[in-house]
Amino acid sequence: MEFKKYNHNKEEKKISDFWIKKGLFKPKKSKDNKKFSIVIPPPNITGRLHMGHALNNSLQDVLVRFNRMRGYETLWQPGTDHAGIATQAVVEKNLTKDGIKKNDLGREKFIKKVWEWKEESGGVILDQLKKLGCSCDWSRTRFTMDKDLSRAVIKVFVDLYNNKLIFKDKKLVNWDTQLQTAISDLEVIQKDVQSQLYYIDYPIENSDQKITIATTRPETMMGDTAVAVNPKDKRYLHLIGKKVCIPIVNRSVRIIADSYADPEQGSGAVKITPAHDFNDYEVGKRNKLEIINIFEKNGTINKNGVNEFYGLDRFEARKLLTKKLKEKGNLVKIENIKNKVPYGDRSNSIIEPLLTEQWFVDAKKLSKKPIKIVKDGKTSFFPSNWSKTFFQWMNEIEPWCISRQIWWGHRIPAWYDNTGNIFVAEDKKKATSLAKKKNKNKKFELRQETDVLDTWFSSALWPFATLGWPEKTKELNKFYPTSVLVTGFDIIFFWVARMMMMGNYFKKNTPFHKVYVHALVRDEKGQKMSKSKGNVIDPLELINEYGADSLRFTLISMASPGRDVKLSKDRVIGNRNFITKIWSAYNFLKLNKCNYNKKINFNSVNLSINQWIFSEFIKTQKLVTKNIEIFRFDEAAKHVYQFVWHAYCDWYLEFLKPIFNSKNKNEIKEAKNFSSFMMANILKILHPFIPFFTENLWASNGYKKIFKNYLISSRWPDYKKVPKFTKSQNNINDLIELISNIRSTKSELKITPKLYCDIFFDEKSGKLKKLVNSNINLINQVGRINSVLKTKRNNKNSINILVLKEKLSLSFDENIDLVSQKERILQKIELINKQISELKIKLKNKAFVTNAPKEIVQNNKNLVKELTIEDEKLRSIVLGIN
RNA sequence: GGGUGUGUAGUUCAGUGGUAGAACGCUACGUUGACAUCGUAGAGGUCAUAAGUUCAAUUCUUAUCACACCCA
Repeated sequence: MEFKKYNHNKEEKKISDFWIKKGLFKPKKSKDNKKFSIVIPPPNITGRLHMGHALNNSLQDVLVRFNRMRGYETLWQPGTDHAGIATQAVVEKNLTKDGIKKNDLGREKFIKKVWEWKEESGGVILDQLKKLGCSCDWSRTRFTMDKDLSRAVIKVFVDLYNNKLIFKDKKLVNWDTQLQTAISDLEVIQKDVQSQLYYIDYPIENSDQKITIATTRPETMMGDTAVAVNPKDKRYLHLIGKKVCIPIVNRSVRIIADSYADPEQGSGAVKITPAHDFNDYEVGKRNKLEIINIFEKNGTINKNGVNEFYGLDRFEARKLLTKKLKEKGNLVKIENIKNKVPYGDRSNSIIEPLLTEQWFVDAKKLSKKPIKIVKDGKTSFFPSNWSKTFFQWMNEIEPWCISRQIWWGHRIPAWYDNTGNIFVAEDKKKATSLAKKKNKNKKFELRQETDVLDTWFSSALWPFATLGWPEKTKELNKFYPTSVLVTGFDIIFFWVARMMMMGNYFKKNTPFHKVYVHALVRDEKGQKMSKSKGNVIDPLELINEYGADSLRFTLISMASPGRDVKLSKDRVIGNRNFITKIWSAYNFLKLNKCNYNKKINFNSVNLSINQWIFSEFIKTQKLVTKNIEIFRFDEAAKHVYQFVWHAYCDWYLEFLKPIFNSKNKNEIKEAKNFSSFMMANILKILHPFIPFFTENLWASNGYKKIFKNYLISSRWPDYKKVPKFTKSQNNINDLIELISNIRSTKSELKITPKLYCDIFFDEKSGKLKKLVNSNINLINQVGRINSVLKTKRNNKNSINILVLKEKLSLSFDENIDLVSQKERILQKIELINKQISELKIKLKNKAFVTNAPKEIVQNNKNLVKELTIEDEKLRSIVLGIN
């Protein structure tokens, strides 16, 4: 009889719709008031599911389904963030296709367009997460630009401003000349590049001497306001205080002494451009230097530069300036060097330090509490090493630049009057009343700040804003702080740290008790997946081809702590095979009409194989539970896999066959009921890993009737050990060893496995004899034993083997190669003797006997005894072979 | 330059102060109405290198080498 193949595409869709329709992802009140909550790391609204998401969300779903089944009131809060810069760029690009420019449209109309885009094609990723099986409460989906979340953002801004934790300042910031906005330090990527180091002579005034400076950015000479040398650098001591003339620019600046100048670097003398370099800015502050900004916001030279360079792009200006310097003879040499250049992570253009007015969060102050929280273990990282990374960054945190010169995002709730006074308030009305106070009877007009907030500013509020804050909602009360945050290490700074700052400030409590940090998903060679390398594996393709369950199981079982996931298609195929294996086991049960229709009373379970498989299951259940609890998803997956394939399928189902073939109606009845009961438990324990497949089988098997629940809402197995089962557990394990031994002997002798043999026990093999006699029906079929001989058959076709340290004689109906068997046994004897002599040497060592734990010494002694017996028996077997 | 992590079977990875494990791959052979997306058996390891601590080190310590990542 052939069975239908499992069609994951069809079934997964069906099950997914069903769960949602029935509302099974929603939190369900627990009897003992236990709660479990996770907020999803909100994917970017423009995003598409990639392998990182797949891993991240598979792990969260394991935790969520596991805890839901354990009876916790479980919330997995989903949503997306508005991704200011990325979304604006997408919509802008679309408009360009239609020949529309953002600026022609104006701010309001443009934002309308963004919303239209969002409604039409934003948030595709949420549907993709559903395909992956994520059991978020989708009815609670939130978006960082939603009204209520926006209200939270505004409230937070106003509160922080009023408490002087947000301030406006004119500072050097990282300026993206392409996007024309400031970005935060974290959004700048330092890249290794090949650069040129230009050595340029600056003539010293009223002298024919000159000083050579070295720079990678000659065009910034136009903004130089000093030349610095190290006060300890003897070469230049006599020049300190003198003036030099910047070539081409023809401005006179001082030579100053500042330890920033590194005698080892370049010529030891550096030009100082406070407006365009973070280090120079500090030098400028120390030495009270003038700050000359020479760039427009798009990176072209402004009017402060040399006339003929006005309007030139910074890189054009560099070329022209170099040419001019060469002509005038000021260029000494150009050296090829490697250095780091800052790039914007969104635009991939070179970042320009630029002096502008921006809004900042005083991160230093906000970081104090989170640092303490982690130190005190109120929030702990898994693996724990990540707390080091966290501390390193938090301890040296700089003010966080939160204003962005773009349109899409939360507009900063600050208003300016005609004289530049700032009023920060929830809305214009409140700002107006503030302004009235300030301006007394004077007339004024208010205009709102045009900048918007960094997207991460709103994401930082995610754990409480999504639960309804600032309203005192039931959900907030119930699910904050959340139980665990599951995230990648790449956003510990961007997101985790900032959530902790905001959560601890506004909710006076940590946003999550635990942070589980998973690794990156790489390709099979360990390379980062990237479009440019062309090694990206699309999770959706894998889902289509092998099913979401296969992909999930693969990712989960590879999520070892502190190690990257190297994904290959073969692994997914392997796990698809695992699912097929369960599918065929299920078909076997169906074929034999195994139905779980009567609750199990463990006291009346008599079949040793049932007692055995149940005991093995309890071991597995414990291991899986424990490992999920400590985030060892890989170990948990491994244990289920082992149990299902190698205990339930390989042995248990095989042992069932002789029972089904027997005439014992009671045994058959028990076996049918119990095998199905075990299958139900397998489905339960596998559910967090492969939810679709298991829920589907659960339905087909009609388990809902007897468990009175869908699988997703059923109870996680928590069976207690049945002491009287232990004997059977040991017996069957021995039986398995016996059968394995017979099989491998046959294989060694090149005897076809199909062949049955007779067995005979040595008079000393009492344990073995008892074992076989009490399980004769099992061993006959599974071990392919014909009969147990009363008397030993002394022919050329008999062979002695050692099983469970007892002698057993196998007798075949065909000629066997005893000589090669003799060889093998002799090899084994040699190995055993080597072991014995090693152990004996050890035991003669007084230091070992006195220092090692008694148990170890005793174990070694026992081992010597056992090995000696084995050795003797093997020798007697060899003697028997002629 | 500072920091973190990783080196264990052909590959991907678990693991352990006291006899080295899994999955996949590989080799040989295919028996019984679950399963060839399978079964049975098997081969395969100086646990990166060196020194130290210890009765005992793959495991702990230190150094070195290699690789990866983060920060400046």
